[in-house]
Amino acid sequence: MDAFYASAEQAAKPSLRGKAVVVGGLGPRGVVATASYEARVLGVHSAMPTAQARRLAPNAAYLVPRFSLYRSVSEQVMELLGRLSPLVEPLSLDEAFVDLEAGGVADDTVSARRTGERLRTAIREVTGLSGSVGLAGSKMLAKIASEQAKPDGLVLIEPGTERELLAPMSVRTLPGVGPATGDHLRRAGMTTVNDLAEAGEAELVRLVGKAHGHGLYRMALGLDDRPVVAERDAKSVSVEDTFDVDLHDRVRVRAEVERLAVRCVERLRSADRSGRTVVLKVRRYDFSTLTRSETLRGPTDDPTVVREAAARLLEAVDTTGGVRLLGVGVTGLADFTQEDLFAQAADARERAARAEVSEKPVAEDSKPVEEEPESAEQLAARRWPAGHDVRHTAHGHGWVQGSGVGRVTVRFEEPGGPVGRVVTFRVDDPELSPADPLPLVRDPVDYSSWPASLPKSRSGPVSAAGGESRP
DNA sequence: TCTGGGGTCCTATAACCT
DNA sequence: TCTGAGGTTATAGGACCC
Repeated sequence: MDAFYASAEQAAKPSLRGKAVVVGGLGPRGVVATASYEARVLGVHSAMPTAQARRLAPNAAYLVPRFSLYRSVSEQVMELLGRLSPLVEPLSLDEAFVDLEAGGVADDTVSARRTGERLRTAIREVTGLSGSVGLAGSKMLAKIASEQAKPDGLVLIEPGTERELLAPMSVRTLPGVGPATGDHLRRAGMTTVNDLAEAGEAELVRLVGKAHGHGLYRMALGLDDRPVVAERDAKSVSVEDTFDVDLHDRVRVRAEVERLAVRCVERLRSADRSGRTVVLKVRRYDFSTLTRSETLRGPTDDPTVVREAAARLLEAVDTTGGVRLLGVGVTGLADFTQEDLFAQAADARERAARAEVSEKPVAEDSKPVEEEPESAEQLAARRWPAGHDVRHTAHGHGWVQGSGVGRVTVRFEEPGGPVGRVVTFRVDDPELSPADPLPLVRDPVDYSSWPASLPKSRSGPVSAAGGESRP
């Protein structure tokens, strides 16, 4: 999908169509998740600090992500993909690989192209948003093709042209080559894919390691036989928070770790999973990050067990100087839950007790958690997040344009409708209430029997509907 | 005003087992 | 009984992706 989050917001909010829209974290440490193409012209892009984006595009609309909306659109798109093939591999909410050969819908470049175009039409009619399609004989090339196809296009890589197409491209084009590997290769004098192919496998292995070097060499030759894999089980669950200002108070840090542990277990449980290894993540004031983990005797989904493990891990971490981010995760996931939670908890407590006698207690300034009294501004921002939907008893459906000084400003408009007008209310106006997002398309075309009459054939290309990439 | 939040995979090292 | 080789698991870190 093209500039997915931003496009969804533009579709949901008619007044934003054609405008610079930035979706991401809005706090002092937020980063941009997606910028609309109008904002990209101004130099705004994904992963950029929101503060920097505001300097580049002061008049853009700044919105927090609304994952429930994006998820529902994503499900519509994935449903369409599932009609093309049983082999659909989602990479994120807005991107997936589809094995058209396994679906029997494309057999040659002509039918692949036709299928891709029909898919793009279907996506537009069902979701109201544009998607781009890359068609090629492998996942790597399909992905590269989809990047080239954006926005709102389709690119097919003709069989036989792969190597000459890749040769002049930057090494950064290849999947798995990020900033670090890119720098590494550049220092070795390699900037293009052709440089990699000429360097040879042995040299690449020497430079970047066995697995990576081998894979890189094959990619450079255009070789990629990784299959499209449907339904992969998650291998870990984690939650993390970056704080607007660094945390210094140890007591507060402990309290945050407990909160995160509980949130992590909630997510774990809602996925019907349990996990055996608890991981604590700490990012310090200087952005250095460390993780500490503890493997339990068996998988658990007990909040107490995870909380206690996380707390133990924290005790071994020096947080003087301040903490920027805390995270708690669980890996080693299992589908079953440990029955004997009592023994698990008892075991944990016993270990904690052992640790206590063997260690000198750390001198602590044990002042109580000072609950920062939330300002009226913070309260308003939490109740009326920028961009979220609201309903007013008289004015109908709208969205929050902004809030401050005890007021909330709402624009009353709906997807597919005309640009609406703006009204300001008191934050505690009883006629105003939060609302769920409306569908982006009111009466979508019925695709329940799509695609009609498929040509049954073998040996066809793979396609990728491309997502967001970073500069 | 630098640098989110969710993940995956790979590597290195140490400990432990056979 | 000691030693060594080799495998597996736990742990920590880092690169990468969207």
